[in-house]
Amino acid sequence: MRSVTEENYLKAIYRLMEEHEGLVNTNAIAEKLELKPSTVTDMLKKMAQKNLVHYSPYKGALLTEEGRKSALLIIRKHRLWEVFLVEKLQFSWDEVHEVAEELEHITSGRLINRLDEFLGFPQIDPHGDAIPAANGSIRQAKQTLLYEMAVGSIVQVSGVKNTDRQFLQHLDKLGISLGSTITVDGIADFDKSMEILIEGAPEVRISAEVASNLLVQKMN
Amino acid sequence: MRSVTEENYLKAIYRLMEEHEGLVNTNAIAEKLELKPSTVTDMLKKMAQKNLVHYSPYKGALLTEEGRKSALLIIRKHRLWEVFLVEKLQFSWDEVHEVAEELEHITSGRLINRLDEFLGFPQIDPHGDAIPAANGSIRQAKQTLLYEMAVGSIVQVSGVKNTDRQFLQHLDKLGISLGSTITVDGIADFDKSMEILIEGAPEVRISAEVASNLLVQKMN
DNA sequence: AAATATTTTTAGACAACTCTAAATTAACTG
DNA sequence: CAGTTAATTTAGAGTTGTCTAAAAATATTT
Repeated sequence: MRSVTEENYLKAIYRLMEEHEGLVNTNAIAEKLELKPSTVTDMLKKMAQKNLVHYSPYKGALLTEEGRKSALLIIRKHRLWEVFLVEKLQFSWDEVHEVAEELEHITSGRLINRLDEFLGFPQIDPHGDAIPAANGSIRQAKQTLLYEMAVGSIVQVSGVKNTDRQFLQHLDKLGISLGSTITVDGIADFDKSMEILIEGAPEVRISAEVASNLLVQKMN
Repeated sequence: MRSVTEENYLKAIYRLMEEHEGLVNTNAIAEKLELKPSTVTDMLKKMAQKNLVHYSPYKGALLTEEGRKSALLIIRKHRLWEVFLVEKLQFSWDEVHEVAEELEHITSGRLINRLDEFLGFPQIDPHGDAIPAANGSIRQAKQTLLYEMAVGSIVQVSGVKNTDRQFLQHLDKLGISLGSTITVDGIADFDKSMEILIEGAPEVRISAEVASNLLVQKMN
């Protein structure tokens, strides 16, 4: 049985592997988990012994196949619980993360599969992230940052890169949610802020900061 | 924040206080939690310092008012999750306990109150036990053991004293569930086994063992 | 390439929770 | 009530996961 601690390491390493190619370094893990690097070194050695990570001292770590499977299962649980919280318990998308951080460590496999069924086998969580299947497969739709889009583009919001409460609440205030259709009407040379139209509502201006945290898909 | 360990001690002590009046002894706690008595002694000292229990060495322990409140909150969570598992995820009543043992430690107060609402503010869990209210109040309906009833009594099953998987599955096999109406048709002098009628089904015989683990309410 | 800076690891320690073995206190028994 | 038994506590130790401070390895800069 994996400890909650191990599960958190697995998840962190998985996320870091997604972010950049190649080995994940000790400091990055330490930062993500808010731990000291020396603590992480210790843990990596233990996890290497358990065959959860490949670890080369001074170089970095990678998940083994077993580690990757475990990480995906945790992410599956996390995202399914988020869907539950939003759809069934009326939580808003900025409130679910912390609670799901706890729920994801509940071990029962039966529970999570029944929950999946109860929710109607959702494909994405409230932030637009794909939910891994029970067998560990995950379909990653290619997404672009709104920031990369040219004037005139029409896109659909498919996810957020940042899930901090503050950012999500800001999106709510702007009237942007998952699935919103956005037309890019202008980009300021000065600060790259964007004038956008959100489904016929009055035009608003968003900062480059916002645009570079919004994942979108081009509409045909 | 209370640790999972502390929460388990609180719950165990609460249960033991319900079972017999007066001080709860170290050995009883150790047995319930499957720990060694020396471990329990250590923990009781720590919990006394945190004002969760009153503890007199060599005598025993009692919950403080604060400890009692915490214990009731944990029990509230446990029972609400059990209802969720049975009503929404189609678990059977013998499967829910272990999973609820994990879920009861999820901290979010918001979560549990919304879950309560989602479930329609249930009053009892799948084993007939009362669910404490958010403010910590618990209404304990007076219940009797079927074992105590005389021939000719007509009663309604209101709970089980034992929630082990084996016992619950045996009840399923006998056709006994929460709310079943039972008529006591005979009691054998030899072994106190009972002949009973369950809602018009053919008469069955149950052992004293079964009868002394079934909580019932007399019908008028 | 040598010097400096950064990253990572090692060494030693601590808190929480558990154990075994031995000592102590309380309870029972003849 | 003295002796024995049972319950409880104390003492010392182990595991997991964390830390700080110092040492070692790697990377960067001039």
